[in-house]
Amino acid sequence: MKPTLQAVADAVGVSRSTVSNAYSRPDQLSAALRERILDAARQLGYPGPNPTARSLRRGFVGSIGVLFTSQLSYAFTDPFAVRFLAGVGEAAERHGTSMLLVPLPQAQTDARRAVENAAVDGFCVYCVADEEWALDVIRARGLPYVSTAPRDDAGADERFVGIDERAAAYSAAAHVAGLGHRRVALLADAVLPDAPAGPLTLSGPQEVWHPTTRGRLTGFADAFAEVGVDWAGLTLLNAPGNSRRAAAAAVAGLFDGPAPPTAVLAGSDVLALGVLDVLAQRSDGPVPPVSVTGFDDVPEAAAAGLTTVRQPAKEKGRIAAELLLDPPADAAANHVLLPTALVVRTSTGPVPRS
Amino acid sequence: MKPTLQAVADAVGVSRSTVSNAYSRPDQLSAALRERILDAARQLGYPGPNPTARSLRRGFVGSIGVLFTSQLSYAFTDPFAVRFLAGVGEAAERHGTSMLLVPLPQAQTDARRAVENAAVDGFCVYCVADEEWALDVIRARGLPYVSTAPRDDAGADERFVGIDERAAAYSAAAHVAGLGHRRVALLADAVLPDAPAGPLTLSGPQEVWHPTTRGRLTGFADAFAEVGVDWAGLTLLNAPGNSRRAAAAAVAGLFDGPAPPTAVLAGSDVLALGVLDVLAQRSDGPVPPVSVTGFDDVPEAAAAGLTTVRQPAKEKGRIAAELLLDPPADAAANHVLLPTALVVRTSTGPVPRS
DNA sequence: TTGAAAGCGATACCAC
DNA sequence: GTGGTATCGCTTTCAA
Repeated sequence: MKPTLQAVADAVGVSRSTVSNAYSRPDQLSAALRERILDAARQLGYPGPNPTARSLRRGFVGSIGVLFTSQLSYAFTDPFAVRFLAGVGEAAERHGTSMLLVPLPQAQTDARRAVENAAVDGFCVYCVADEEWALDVIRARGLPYVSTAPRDDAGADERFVGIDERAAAYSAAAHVAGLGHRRVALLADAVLPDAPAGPLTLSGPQEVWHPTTRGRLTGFADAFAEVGVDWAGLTLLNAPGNSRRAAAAAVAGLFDGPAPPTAVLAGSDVLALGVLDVLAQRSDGPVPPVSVTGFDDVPEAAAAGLTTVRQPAKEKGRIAAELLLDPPADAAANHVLLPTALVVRTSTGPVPRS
Repeated sequence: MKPTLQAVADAVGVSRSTVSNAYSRPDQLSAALRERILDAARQLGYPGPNPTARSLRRGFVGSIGVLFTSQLSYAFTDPFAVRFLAGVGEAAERHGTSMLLVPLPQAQTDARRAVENAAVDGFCVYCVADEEWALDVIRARGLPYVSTAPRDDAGADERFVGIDERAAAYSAAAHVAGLGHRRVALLADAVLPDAPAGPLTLSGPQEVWHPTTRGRLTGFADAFAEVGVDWAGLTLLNAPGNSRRAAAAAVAGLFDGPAPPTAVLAGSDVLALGVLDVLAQRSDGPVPPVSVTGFDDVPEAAAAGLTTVRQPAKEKGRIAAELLLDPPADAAANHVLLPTALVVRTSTGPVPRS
């Protein structure tokens, strides 16, 4: 039998309250008594108050949850997600709070259960594609949360940290349009749930499933509409899973037709790098005939010479956690929009003459 | 006031037990009653049983803790740690268990407290340098744990997953020795606690503080002893923090003396890459005159052409978590030694004639 | 300063 | 199949 607080109390000959105070409110008893109690505890092998019991009684846990749409291992594989987590970790560390990473099972019911059962004081909701059900559970539990994906029906008081997805994407597309490109493919993750890798037809970007992807594709479309290329004139490609492999699968055969695109705008760097992989394998010479842009500016992007939109990943995580851990009194400050910047490298260039 | 299980029971006109059963043991009541209860719960906005209360009563939490020596943000910055975490995540996911990342404050007392207060069912102890105190707390709490660093006093029954550090390091050093190198520097993290970046004098590798580092340096030393270079003939460099920057600081001025080393053996890829950074800045021509080896074979190593010792990072994490989540009945199977392999790339070559 | 008593919110055993 | 009842281990007024 593991010793409990009671056992320590009995050993010393004081009440439970006093032992409790020895741990949690040292100022409530004499230093000498406290020492006696701590000594007895050591002797008995009492490891201090049981965290679960303490949490129950106190009403808070001392940890925040991070929710991912996809596999937990994805969180550690995707460079953007990793930097986001680094930011959350930094803030958590400063506050002496732990981070709970909650895996969401495939089955909706189980996933719900997972959110219901997480012992946390609040959630950072990272890019949950169809996050409404999760937010419902969190709200029902009365827990605070911070979301990082734009939501149409977000209340004004909802804590949020993110970027202007549309404007950011627009900047990349405008750059490419300015270089003269008109035959363009858009490549993104989670365009529609469960759609396979490859071309997809949608009547407009507003039909895109994932809100982040929707925002970015809207920005791309807007920029090309301004130079006379409407939505129907753009090739839309779905790359489920946001991996290099998915990107490669999505663009398979893309460049083999009679009038292949001269540029590919990707919704993430990982996807863009996948496209560069494919292009490199075609060994089309030193100057790539296809311009490619990414999104995020992950560390790998620089080495690959990828033109991309930079967003402060770690900062995003840090602010998300801080918004959760000590929310600003000012309501407006609970909605943080981070700056982005177009980073032009070598993966984009003028349309090759043919 | 948030609704409790009691409230639902009252609303439906049944006892608490029945409501509890509706959630946790559906087979204990009629489907119809269960539906009625769940409906009432929905109506009242009852989010399901409180996780903390449930954990207290049931005696387990449903999450495992991961302990890091250093900053939590380090865990997400170091490529090896990230892959380790990915492995833990994979196993956790499969078991429907959450992962709790526990930041350890600088102050010993606070760090102890953090381990005492973590609401988990067990710990993966990742490379805690001076981990004895942490293991003490964990044992006092009666929790299972898996360690990944070799420990001299590890009981035979202690769960462990790791590699033969000495033998792995030996293979790299033997390779370099075989190439003819005799003036060699050894570069490692945590050689001594709190030692600054740069040269260090120790009477032998057994004095090294961190057990992992100790194992690796011993392997390096052994290989060179065999070709007639004893410990005193090797230059030992400390690079606290295991970062590229630390490596750069540690090797500052190293190559400017009259008889600079022709090879640097690093205790990790990150450090080795830092050395390559420094060498690249010296722009000593296309064929580097200094051979460099790393350890781990992180993704970045391949691109850099780094000769290194590969160890299965993700596997290590996965197995650590599995050892924790369902330990094999066979005691011997609780001690897992993973294979390593020397990966020779372009960063090592014969000693340049001078 | 110290201690007695009342929960925190749920689960599980055991009768009915 | 259902409902009492004890209990999980601790914190926290409040009175002594």
